Amino acid sequence: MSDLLERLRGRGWRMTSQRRVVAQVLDGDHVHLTADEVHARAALLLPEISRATVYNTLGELVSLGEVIEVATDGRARRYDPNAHHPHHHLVCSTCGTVRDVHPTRDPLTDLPVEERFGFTVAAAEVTYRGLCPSCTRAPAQAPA
Amino acid sequence: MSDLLERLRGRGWRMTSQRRVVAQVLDGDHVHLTADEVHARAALLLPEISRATVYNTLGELVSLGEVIEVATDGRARRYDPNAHHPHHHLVCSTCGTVRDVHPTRDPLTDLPVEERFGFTVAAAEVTYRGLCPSCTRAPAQAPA
DNA sequence: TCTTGACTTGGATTGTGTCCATCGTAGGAT
DNA sequence: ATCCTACGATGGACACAATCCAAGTCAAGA
Ligand SMILES: [Mn+2]
Ligand SMILES: [Mn+2]
Ligand SMILES: [Zn+2]
Ligand SMILES: [Zn+2]
Repeated sequence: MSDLLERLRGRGWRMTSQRRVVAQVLDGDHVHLTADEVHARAALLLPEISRATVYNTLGELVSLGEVIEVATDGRARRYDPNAHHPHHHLVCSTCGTVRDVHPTRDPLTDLPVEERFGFTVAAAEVTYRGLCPSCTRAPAQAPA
Repeated sequence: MSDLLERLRGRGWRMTSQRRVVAQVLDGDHVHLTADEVHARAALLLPEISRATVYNTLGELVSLGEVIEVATDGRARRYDPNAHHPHHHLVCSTCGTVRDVHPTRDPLTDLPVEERFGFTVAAAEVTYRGLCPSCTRAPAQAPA
């Protein structure tokens, strides 16, 4: 994923230590961190990085399409660097853990025109809800 | 929907004017109000009702399964009394308008066992995103 | 009518995210 | 190598949704 840094440079990004560190934290797919989690991990590498910069950088990555914002009811938004492989999410109702899943069918094809009400429909996201293995056994546990 | 009041009485609810008014505001399906919108409309009927009571009552209705909470990223949660007819949502990315939609297929059937990772999957919600007719014409408009 | 615990209230508090004035610096120009 | 400057970083104030709490109120059974 270090080609992310290349792509960003190509887009005219000024390469700062803060941005490098945020990109590094998001490295490795299948991660779904909140902004504060990103900030905490980034601060291990660059202690004085500010919350505002993490928010700024995440927002920029989102509008560049490099990161996906995942809204999980009530809780803080999660940021998903796995933006180049379309997928959906399976969320544990108890602890909030998020997993990537790949249904066999695109729900967009199942929304008939007469159910679109004149909207220009751009995308469909599916959120599967349930209990993760450990919360199935022992309800009300700490997040993974 | 006034049988809602019956059902609640049956569940041992103390019937207060505040709860009656909140139920009345949620009457009529196909409504997706925020807690503050519910509060505003309730206050027309019962001027001194407090925000805290609206939140309490909505929360109780949600855990009784009489109302569905719809999370719309960034903005305030919306409360949906159409809880007895399964459906999904079409959200305008610009103004936040929400419409009920009924896809022809349940996405749960399209998540194979090997994509469930040991979760006990209970439900699937689809959020279709796009632009409503008026935002398609004139971007950045006031909510409906 | 009396009693009591469930309910309501407003204000304080928390959690998440945005805004902004100021300072610092990456990277092109020389 | 040094200089310039526009872009980026900073932290503290701010905004907003939602929750918490201690004190007062009242629905409904006895
Ligand atoms: Mn993901
Ligand atoms: Mn609905
Ligand atoms: Zn769990
Ligand atoms: Zn719209």
